[in-house]
Amino acid sequence: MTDSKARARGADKRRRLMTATARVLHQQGVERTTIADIAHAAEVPVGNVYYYFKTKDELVRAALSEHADHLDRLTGELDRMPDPLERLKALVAGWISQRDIAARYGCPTGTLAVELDKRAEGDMDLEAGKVIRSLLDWVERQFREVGLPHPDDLALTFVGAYQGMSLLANALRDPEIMTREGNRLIRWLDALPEHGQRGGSDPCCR
Amino acid sequence: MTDSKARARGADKRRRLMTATARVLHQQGVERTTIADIAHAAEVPVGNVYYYFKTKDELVRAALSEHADHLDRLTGELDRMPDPLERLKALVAGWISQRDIAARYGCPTGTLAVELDKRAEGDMDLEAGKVIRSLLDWVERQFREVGLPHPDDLALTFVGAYQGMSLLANALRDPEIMTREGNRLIRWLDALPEHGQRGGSDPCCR
Amino acid sequence: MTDSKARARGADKRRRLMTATARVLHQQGVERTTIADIAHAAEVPVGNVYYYFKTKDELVRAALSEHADHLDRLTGELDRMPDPLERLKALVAGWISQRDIAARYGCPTGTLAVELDKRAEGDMDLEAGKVIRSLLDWVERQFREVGLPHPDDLALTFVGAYQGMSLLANALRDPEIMTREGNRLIRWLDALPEHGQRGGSDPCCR
Amino acid sequence: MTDSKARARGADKRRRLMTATARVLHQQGVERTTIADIAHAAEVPVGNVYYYFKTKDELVRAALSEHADHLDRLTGELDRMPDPLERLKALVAGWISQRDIAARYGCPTGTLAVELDKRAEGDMDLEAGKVIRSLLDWVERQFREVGLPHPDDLALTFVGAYQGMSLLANALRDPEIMTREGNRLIRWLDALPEHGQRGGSDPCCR
DNA sequence: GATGAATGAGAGTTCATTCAT
DNA sequence: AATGAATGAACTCTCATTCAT
Repeated sequence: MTDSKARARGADKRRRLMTATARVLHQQGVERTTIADIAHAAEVPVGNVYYYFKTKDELVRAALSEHADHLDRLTGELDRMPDPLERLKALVAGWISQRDIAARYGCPTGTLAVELDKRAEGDMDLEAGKVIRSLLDWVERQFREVGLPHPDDLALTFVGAYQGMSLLANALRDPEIMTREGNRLIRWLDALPEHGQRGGSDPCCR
Repeated sequence: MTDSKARARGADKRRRLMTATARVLHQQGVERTTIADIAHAAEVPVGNVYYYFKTKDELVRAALSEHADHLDRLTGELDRMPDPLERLKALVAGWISQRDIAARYGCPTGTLAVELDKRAEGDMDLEAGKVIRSLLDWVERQFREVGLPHPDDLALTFVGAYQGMSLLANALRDPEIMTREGNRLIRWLDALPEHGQRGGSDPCCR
Repeated sequence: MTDSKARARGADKRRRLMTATARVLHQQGVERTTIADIAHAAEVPVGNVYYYFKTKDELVRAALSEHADHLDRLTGELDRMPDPLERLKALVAGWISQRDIAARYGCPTGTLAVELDKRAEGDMDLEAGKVIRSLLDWVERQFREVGLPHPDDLALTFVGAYQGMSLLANALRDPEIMTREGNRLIRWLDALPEHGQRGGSDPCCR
Repeated sequence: MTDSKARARGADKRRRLMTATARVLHQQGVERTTIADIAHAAEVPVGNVYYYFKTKDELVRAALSEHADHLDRLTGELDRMPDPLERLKALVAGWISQRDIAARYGCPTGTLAVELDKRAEGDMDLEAGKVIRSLLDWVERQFREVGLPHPDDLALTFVGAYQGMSLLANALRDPEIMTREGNRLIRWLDALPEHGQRGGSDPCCR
């Protein structure tokens, strides 16, 4: 009992550190965030952070896996909807609803990927790519499920649009960009040829 | 004479520092780049850098204006083409031709914007936005020139697609993403309703 | 019963910690060894170490007393040999047989003495001296027993040679130094004037 | 002029740092010495130390080369004496005259070798061995010059005796050990068979 | 104008020791 | 007695910026 309580407390702290790290890294960026910042955000003494994560790199990795988990949960929920295109539209709706955060800090995974790309050490740049890849794969599956041709290209366009609009919203500090581009994406999904009936599907319309 | 020579040498150094800064910041990122890195890349003694730029922030600003200049030169050249849509297609062709650099380091302006957004000091985040804004404006002008409706939305979609594909290519380290998405953009431009004849222009088809 | 068992278990742990400490300190040195290293080597939970030893210093002291015990046991066994000079020769033979360890880590007591000398706190530097002093005394007793003049000087030369050859073997990572110098010591013992018959015994010939 | 002055000042500081490092490391040991200690001893601001030595390891290496230089200077001077055995006796006399320092801190090179042996990183342990090796070689050359057989063994015994007596003097905090053993070495040198006349040279007498 | 050197404020990390159970 | 977790002081190293010539 005592033991399991302690373990629970430990796991709790670890989790607190992970979410705090994900949040703070998103807001301040990897390089501008100090271990002290993270410790403070998680309400943990600085020295104690290293009990749970041996290096700053491990914390970054933890934030990344936090984003991956979040994505898994999100797509898991969306998967409960019957229509794949509806799932994608719900995803876009979610992006729009997060427009203020996007305008202020950008896409958590996207900006992390940009920053990690500049870090020489380790292979962490590829780690961020994996999370994005996993979103790409899920989106592709939706397009494939409705029988559209070139689902991989469609996914690329779709996720690319999301990263692009997040970056622009962030760079211009304008949440409305998320709304405008988000709504366009929804209309685009609506206008897609129905369930593979028209194999033609002019590429321009993807 | 000696004076003007000195001034010329000075201007030369300044220019060398600017281009070196732009290049190195693109490759290593703002935070990972030290003044010494820049000095070394520009072949200028470290202590001397501060004669031309009083702070690191000013160097970043210089890199930004370097990118702005580059964009101006580029659009200036494109403007010599008669057809606005051809100009846009040429722009996309340029992006594709830079695919390897994009896959390795991302879009210079875009990644800089992401990094600057995380910097607390000054208002430099907005500076990067200005460069992007200026691209956006030029693109919008092209769409307007051919009489397309909602040229601002079209520009947003167009530039967003560019930033998105650059980010994805970079995160996944895959230059082919630039090719695939670039070609799609070209087909999309080709399929756009001719010169405002069809005011309808279903947004889904953008 | 349970109580005595617990005490036995406790004593066992204490002993394990002592031998582990002696071994690890010999191999890694005092400063490079963490409490965690010792705990791990002794297979004792880190937090538990402090139940048996209140500070790291006490652990070092324990290692020292471990070496003292080892020396006592060794000389105790040697004392069962009838001839003091034979005892000394057996001691040297032991040193030679340990040549690989000496070449890798030096003499446990000697290197410990060197390290402790640099520690500001406490009077532990003198503690290591005591162990060496006790070896010196035992050796002196052997020389005295055979009636040689200046047994203290002889002991100094003898033990000094041991420390010197251990340090050289270690510094040069060459176990053969132990063999060469060890054999020389044995020949030297053999050539010593018999049992005080010749009081002259030129010190140069020691 | 200005330039050469600056260079001189720089070289001066570098040298000051080297000698300070050698001294402080000898007194406090490698692990107990902080960069701040060295900076303080050399009267240099902490941050500035790193302008001259990129890491602590490099400082240790510098101390080592300082010892090597000192040895070179010493043997260089001794070489001006005509008789090799006299040179060795003068060397011993020097050791005796340093007895207080030896009793307090041990042989600079020997204790450094012991400490470096425990450091896992780099190959610095071997570096200390090189300095000792160089002393060994010089001593061997003296024995060879007088035509004694097995000059290498003699050198080993001689240098081993020095290291041994330094360690004992240090461990027991007794400078008289240097005197007693030093004088013995001198008598031993005096008693050595003259200039290879007696090839026999009983090994016990080495 | 030019430049090597100087400076000090942090940053990440380690670890002996203590705490709570 | 036992133990995972907690704590903070100290250490090495980096770097933007300034200084002296």
